[in-house]
Amino acid sequence: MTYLSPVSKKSSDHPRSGCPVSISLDIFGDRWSLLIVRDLMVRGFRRFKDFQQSGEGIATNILADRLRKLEESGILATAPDPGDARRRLYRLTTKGIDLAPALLEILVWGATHEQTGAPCEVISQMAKNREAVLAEVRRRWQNDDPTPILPWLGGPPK
Amino acid sequence: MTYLSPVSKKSSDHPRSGCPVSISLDIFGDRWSLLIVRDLMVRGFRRFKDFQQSGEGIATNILADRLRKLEESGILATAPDPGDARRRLYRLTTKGIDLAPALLEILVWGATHEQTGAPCEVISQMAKNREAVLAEVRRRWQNDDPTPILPWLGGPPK
DNA sequence: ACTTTTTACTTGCAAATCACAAGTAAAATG
DNA sequence: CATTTTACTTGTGATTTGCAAGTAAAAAGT
Repeated sequence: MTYLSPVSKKSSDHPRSGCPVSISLDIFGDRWSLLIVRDLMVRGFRRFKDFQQSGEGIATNILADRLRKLEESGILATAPDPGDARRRLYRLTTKGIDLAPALLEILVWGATHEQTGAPCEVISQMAKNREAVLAEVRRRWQNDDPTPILPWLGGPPK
Repeated sequence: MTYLSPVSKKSSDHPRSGCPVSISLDIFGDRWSLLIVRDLMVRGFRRFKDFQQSGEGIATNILADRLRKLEESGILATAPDPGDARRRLYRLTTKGIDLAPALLEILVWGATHEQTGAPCEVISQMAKNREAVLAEVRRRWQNDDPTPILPWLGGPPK
């Protein structure tokens, strides 16, 4: 009788090229991961329930799985809520906030080429002021400012 | 006996928010689509077999499926090879080449935060010269120039 | 104190998607 | 005209997903 070790078929087993794009997609190349990052980044979401009710219709088992994988890959970190021990708070790490440029370009592409719910005016302002938008996203992250960024359009208010 | 129409569960059926990021991820939010776009964009791949042998290990049924979906969503277009009727040639559309900024940011993120096979020097040059790199990618696309872009580093040669 | 509610999950299951191997049709090559 | 090449398709089992339901711990209500 032979024993065959249970050949685990985790996604990390697949042979991949060393290309950074390939490695990145191994981490967040799915339908949900970047939506969670987006919600953390620009909507100020911090709790499990926020993501669950984000309007994207993610199932709770998938959400829990993605939060765990994003934490494992160092994109976000969790901590218990000091004010309510039932809750866990999710925050982007530096590695996570560094996804802002990629997310912004994906946003601009989608708004440019697909019918989306985003007002064209807002998008073209964001596309024109990429650096300012990214600076504001980073500022909010550093200050732990959960205010959604959407009212902030196309340049710092004077 | 009641007949229930077979409720098709295509991914397009899922309820989604109108966010451009969400709609974009519905189109290319998987492990393979952006790798195909990358190969068309910077490696000059044109044929089925090129993608198959790209080193990422994509199965032929998945490759065929992704090429079809990318064509359906207008990111690439196919035509028979004028010189060999067995072949079909795949090319990016304008919509496809417009993914270049997103792809570049994903590349920079991956190279910055993960152990990849990309030399750091090359990546930092690309990150510093984003606009020049993107201009060169677009130039090659317009000229139908399939030369891989990798030897071209960090700025136009003088 | 105790019942109810909230929160962040886990579990079970059917359906969809995936990876892998093999097969096929059409066209080119020898 | 037999062989090879190309771009796929098909079959099969494994993995992942979507959906509904359940659960444990903590908070809130009475």
